[in-house]
Amino acid sequence: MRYWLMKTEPSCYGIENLAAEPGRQCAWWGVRNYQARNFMRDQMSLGDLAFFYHSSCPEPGIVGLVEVAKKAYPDVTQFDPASPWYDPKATPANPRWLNVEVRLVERTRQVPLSELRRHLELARMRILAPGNRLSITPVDPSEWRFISERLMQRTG
DNA sequence: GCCAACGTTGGC
DNA sequence: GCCAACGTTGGC
Repeated sequence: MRYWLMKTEPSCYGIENLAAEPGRQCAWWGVRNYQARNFMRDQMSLGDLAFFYHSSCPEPGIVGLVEVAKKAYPDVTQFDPASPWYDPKATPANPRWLNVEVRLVERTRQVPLSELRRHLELARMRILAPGNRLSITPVDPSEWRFISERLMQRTG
């Protein structure tokens, strides 16, 4: 059982969208980075928990908790020539890109990036590193506890 | 297999 | 809109 942080741009697909899905579950398609893909393929298990993070928006930060509800399988958008996520080098016999499915556990109060930065306990988080671009990053259990038990419990 | 150029991400 | 970081591409 591992912990993760998964980034998304709310203007594209945010927690509102996930909350509106049947079963509050969706496929995490569109990942086109090998490191992030490998995390999904090799390390994500059913029941793993992840922070749901909004990026490229007025207030970037964590806005909810999700769990891995389905293990990695081929991302269908790579086979669709009409999709912006189409990959001409991928075939159903030889898929290149995978996605897991995630289910919304709960929306939380927003924990802004600026607040994460204020805590020395979180200084090693990948999301805080300069130039971080990975859309899926592992989170240490200690960091998970600090954020979920301490920061999210505050009222504002 | 090296590495420069280029493109993308994402906070500010 | 700027710019730093870093992944990818492609020539050699």
